Amino acid sequence: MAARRPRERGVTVEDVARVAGVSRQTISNALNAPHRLKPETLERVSAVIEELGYRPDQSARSLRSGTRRIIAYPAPVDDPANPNPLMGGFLEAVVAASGEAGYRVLLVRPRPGQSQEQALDELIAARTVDGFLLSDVLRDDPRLAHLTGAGFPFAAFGRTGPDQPQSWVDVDSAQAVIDMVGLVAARGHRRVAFLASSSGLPWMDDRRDGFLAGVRRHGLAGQVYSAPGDDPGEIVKATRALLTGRDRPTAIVAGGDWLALGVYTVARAEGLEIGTDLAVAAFDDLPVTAWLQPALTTVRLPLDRIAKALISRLLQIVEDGVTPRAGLVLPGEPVIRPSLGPPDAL
Amino acid sequence: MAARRPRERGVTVEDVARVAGVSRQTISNALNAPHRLKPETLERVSAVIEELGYRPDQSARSLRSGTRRIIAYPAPVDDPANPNPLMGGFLEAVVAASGEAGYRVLLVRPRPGQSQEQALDELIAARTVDGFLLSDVLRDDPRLAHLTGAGFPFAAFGRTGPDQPQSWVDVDSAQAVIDMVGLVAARGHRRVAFLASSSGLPWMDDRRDGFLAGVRRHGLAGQVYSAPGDDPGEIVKATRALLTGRDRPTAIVAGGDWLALGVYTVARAEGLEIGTDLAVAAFDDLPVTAWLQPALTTVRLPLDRIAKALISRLLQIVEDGVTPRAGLVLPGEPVIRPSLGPPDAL
DNA sequence: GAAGATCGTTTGAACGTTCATATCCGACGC
DNA sequence: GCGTCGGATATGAACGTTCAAACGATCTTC
Repeated sequence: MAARRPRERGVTVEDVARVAGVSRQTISNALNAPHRLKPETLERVSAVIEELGYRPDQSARSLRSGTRRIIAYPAPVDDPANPNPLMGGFLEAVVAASGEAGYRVLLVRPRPGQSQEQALDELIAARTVDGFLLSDVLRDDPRLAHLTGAGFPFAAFGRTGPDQPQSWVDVDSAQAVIDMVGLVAARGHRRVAFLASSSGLPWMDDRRDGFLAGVRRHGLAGQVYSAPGDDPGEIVKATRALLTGRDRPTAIVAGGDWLALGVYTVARAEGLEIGTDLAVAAFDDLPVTAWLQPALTTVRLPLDRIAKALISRLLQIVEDGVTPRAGLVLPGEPVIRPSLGPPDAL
Repeated sequence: MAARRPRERGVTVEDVARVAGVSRQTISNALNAPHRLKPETLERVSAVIEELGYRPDQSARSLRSGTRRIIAYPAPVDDPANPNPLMGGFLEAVVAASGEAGYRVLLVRPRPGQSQEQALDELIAARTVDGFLLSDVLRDDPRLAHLTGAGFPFAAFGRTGPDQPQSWVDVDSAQAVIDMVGLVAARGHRRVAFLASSSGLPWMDDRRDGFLAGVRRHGLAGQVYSAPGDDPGEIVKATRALLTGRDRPTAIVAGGDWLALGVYTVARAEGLEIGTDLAVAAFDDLPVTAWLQPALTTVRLPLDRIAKALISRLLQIVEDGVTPRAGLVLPGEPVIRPSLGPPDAL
């Protein structure tokens, strides 16, 4: 085993100060409070900084200032049977949004045998991060309670409890589905079904509630079917029951694009033509659906806006100590495609 | 704007030392070199550490010791038209593997207007991370040259150049495709085609080369078709040309599951039954393919093993200064499913 | 023209840890 | 009984930065 190679020493503030002929603190100010410097000094110092390629040592800066410029994102455990659409697009958006604010994203997950809360505590106690960004927030999510108890900054994609910081952002799933049901009703459909998967997930519940509100408002006959799980077999089974029973619905609103894949599969097997025999709408706008024929009507999550809002709220807590007074609800973006059928379908 | 809230002071090494009735260094040793303590001291100290919930401040530790316990992973830019299968599974595996080694993963990406190399330099200069984990490595990837030039530790999923550290891990794509062609040949197929997408990507080239080697070895008639891009329209167009031309192949090896989706789409439109009229094999084992009927034969990437090997190699460089003498090639795992047809197909 | 206010810059200290070295203490050899 | 060794613990210094306060110079004010 070779020896650990010698510690490479980088450019320090002293080096820059010496070359620029000013003091340490002036260098520090040039970076952190440039308005305090005389313009000509700033220019000279900046040139030297640039020339030497100086960047403040992140550890030293953190140690002294108490700010880490790092946000932790507990990665949701990705079930291969139900790939989380967020994992791709949302994470991207979060990294981009925090990058623009000068923060970086630390991806964390509990070690084997460690609870979620313990993992959070470890990061808090070691003062590794400034705050947490949570997604896939459940009702009464223990992580929220834990962070609230610890008084540690966080922002959540998904609603928090009434006695918790309202630093959340969520999509108005219910309204989006209500609107979708409206479009379905406008196309003359009377018997409509909602296809859900493993319930208990707040967003699925919201979407289902939106459906129920929608059918009530439009006076439609609406039924809810739930697949017991997320894998294709179970979804197909539930969908088949839905499409082969008595009073087959003429339109299906799926709780997610993943479920819509099941509808396409069963419809094809049953000889039903989507867009004419059966209107289909879903939620999420997963990239895979680009393959579906006819193209799937769905609701796109404004992931960029969500990420920006979350980061903005989190940093307001971290940097200014200001906790938002209310959550932020963003609209889903309906994407109308042929699966819904033409406006004058029936 | 409310005032920044008062700096919360955590438990420090001094606090623990006072309570345990020993010195600072003994606490430090209890965590970093427990063998140096008398067993009874260790036990007593550990109890106090536990009781007070002490964790060394990460910044202070890093500043003094020079090790950050953070690995940077430049997130590949995810093209929605071609969702990167790695983004999900690979990232997960990387986080898990580095977590077990006591490291965390920092997700980075260039700020707008910043080059990839500049983003790396920033992290190096600010001493934010101990090393880099790269994926989606291109031939002559500028990041490799840059890190090699800087002498900074990295490990790469994908081969590096001959004059660069051999700290890479890769999948033996060529061999996996050769084997797949062998299976196809064993089923009696003589006219076989390879479906590729936008070339220039090393893994796609490897897979194509494997195909060519396979058809040569088995004396088959093999042709290569390339879709100009990765979006469904282009893939479908290329696939249709392939399946409607003269001397239609009886088997298709796709360079990726994403491309196989096109084959299924076109085959259905053309009335070809997959598994009987047409054998199909692909690569990647994406979760979506669980929906395909008949199930898709493919090659699974051993993401867990890859991630473990990469982390292990990277940490050997970081911690011991040992650079691997040669790259590591791992086999792909063939997953035989009905799309290939029965063993005695033709 | 002296006292104060303002601006730009410098200085000493502190953040919390680990490194390098020193000290203590009992065991051992002769 | 004295020196030596070695294991266990303690002490001073250092990592590189920013904070808090001080400083000197210039500008106001009456």
